[in-house]
Amino acid sequence: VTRKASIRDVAEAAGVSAATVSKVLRGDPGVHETTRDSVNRAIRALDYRIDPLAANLRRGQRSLVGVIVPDFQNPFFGEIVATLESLADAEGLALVAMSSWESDAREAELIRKMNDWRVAGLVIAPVVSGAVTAGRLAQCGLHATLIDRTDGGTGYDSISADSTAGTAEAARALIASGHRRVLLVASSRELPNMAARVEGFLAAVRGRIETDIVWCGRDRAAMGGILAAHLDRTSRPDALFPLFLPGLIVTLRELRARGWHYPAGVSLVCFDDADWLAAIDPPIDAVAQPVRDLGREAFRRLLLRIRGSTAPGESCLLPCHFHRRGSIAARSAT
Amino acid sequence: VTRKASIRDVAEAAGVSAATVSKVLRGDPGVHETTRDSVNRAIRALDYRIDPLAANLRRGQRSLVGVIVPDFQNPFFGEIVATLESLADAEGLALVAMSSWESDAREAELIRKMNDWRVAGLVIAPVVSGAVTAGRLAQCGLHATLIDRTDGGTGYDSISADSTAGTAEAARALIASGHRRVLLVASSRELPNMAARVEGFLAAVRGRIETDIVWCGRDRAAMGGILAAHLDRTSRPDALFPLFLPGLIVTLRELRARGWHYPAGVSLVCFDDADWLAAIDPPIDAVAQPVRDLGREAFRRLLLRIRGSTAPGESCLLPCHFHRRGSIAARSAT
DNA sequence: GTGAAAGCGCTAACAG
DNA sequence: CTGTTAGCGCTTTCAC
Repeated sequence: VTRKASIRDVAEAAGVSAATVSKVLRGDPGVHETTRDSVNRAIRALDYRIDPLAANLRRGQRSLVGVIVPDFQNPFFGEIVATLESLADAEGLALVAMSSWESDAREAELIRKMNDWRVAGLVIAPVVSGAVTAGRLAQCGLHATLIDRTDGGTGYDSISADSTAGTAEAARALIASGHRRVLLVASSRELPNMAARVEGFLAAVRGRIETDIVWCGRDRAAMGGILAAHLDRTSRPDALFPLFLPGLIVTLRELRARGWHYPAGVSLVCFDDADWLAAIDPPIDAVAQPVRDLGREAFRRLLLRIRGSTAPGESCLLPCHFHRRGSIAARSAT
Repeated sequence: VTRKASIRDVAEAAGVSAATVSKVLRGDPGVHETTRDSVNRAIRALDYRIDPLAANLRRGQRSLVGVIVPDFQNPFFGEIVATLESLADAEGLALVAMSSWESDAREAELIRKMNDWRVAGLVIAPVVSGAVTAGRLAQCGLHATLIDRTDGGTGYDSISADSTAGTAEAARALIASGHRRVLLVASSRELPNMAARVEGFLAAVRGRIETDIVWCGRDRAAMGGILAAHLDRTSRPDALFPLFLPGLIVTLRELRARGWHYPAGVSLVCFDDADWLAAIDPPIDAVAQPVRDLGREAFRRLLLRIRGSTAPGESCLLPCHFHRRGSIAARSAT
């Protein structure tokens, strides 16, 4: 295997200087057509490929975009990354994806690391809330857009699903079908999006449904026990509403453990969607987040920042879609 | 926002030369303790962080490793990426993740792109098979290990789950519980791992179960129709065995559409596992791949290559684990 | 239009 | 032990 061709090799082969090759490479108009052709021929002949790292070193700007999500295994974030990747690709940018493992300390470290890599910008789903993440971003002077777990007023653009409206829609469905007691299965109180989901529900319900909330935390291993304990010491609700996908998993486990069946014995609806919710029997109603739109909008705004926009940071809420699949059954008024 | 501190700023602040700072940075022993201290103080004072790109440019070696998977949204690959990321991180390497979107052409492009980025090495799950991917890798002279969809003999290390043994185990369970006709729901004949799963089953069964196979392809939108058409024109099997997760999804849809129930009417077992298989009711038996081990082993071997190993490429099969959950019911002998 | 020279931030080779 | 010099692969300025 021979050494990779460098710009100098191309220059030599084309009988011009490296500077001229560089101009051709970047599409600089000030190059004679004849010269351009012979350079292009040399490039092809040597199978030359530019080194983007070296190029950007001198240029100062970077062709790298970063994304930080709390968890790669969560399909929600998987789809976010997939979306960003194809968008970045279309712009000729490479995407560096890292996961904060739901750890605040690691998030801080990753932001610094992304900065070391001189990424042009960053799309980040904060581990906790936008405020603390924004502080770290500002310290680095990094372009960024916040996504998913955001709470506005950070100076950065932030994109999330309209959780409030989403849960409200589910709430109305539960009210309409005569439910009296529902249990919200939530993760952590600290997460602004989780808080928004809860509040959206409560606001829509306004006391017409007795609403209980169990905060199960973010540790998957512990969630099941917390939910079980809660169900043990309260009376049986007529609907269960997990506000996040792992919460649905533990909820289903508990249903089975207790021999409860949905929708007959208890209604079920979930915030967040996945393909299997529609495939199993009975299928499960879900409030689906506009995942791809979230990714697209986040990237669009990041690009504007990279291109120099200095408009004040805006919060943007994208509408959810409620999929009715029959896991909310009509309850007769007691 | 002030310009980032460079190594020269640190040198100046510490009253030494840039070369000395560089030595301190890299932990070169040939630096006086006093000097080292003052350099470190300056680093801290200026909040200096080294630019890994510039460093590696000169050094020639790279601190980037790449991973290419066919699909980020598949939780299997999500977990692979997550595993690699934490391993790379521990080695001080950054991970660049890209997805080939199940497209052969894009895979070719991505390999070239990874090469442009001068990654130290690449973990790649081929879109089709190891052979064609290996050719492209060789052309770039890239260190790499193949994962998941591999077929050995490529000159590269390749790591996959022992699909043959995995499906064989499921086959024995089906035989033991008296099944006579099973339908294997497979994706694409071209994929070596899929072929191995089918063959493993057939070999274990050796005619004791009448085995039908439907190749549903890799296009999620089309799979359902293909399976439905197949079920329409064949007699009802007493067990269904999807060999990949999206195959299970469409299988479940068909079961519901036809009013078939598992395990009573038909047994069900899946190759590949996910948390929800154990949570739903009834839970579904699954052959789980050792995902994290696959990732770990792939990375370990890649590291050896990067460190200079020139041993001939090896294939490595890691054992699957069969989770019995009761979705295979006993059939009375007819 | 083109090329020589300088330099991006860092490391390597070698003198002192 | 430390600094000087050269240079990684590319871009940029500015003469010509």
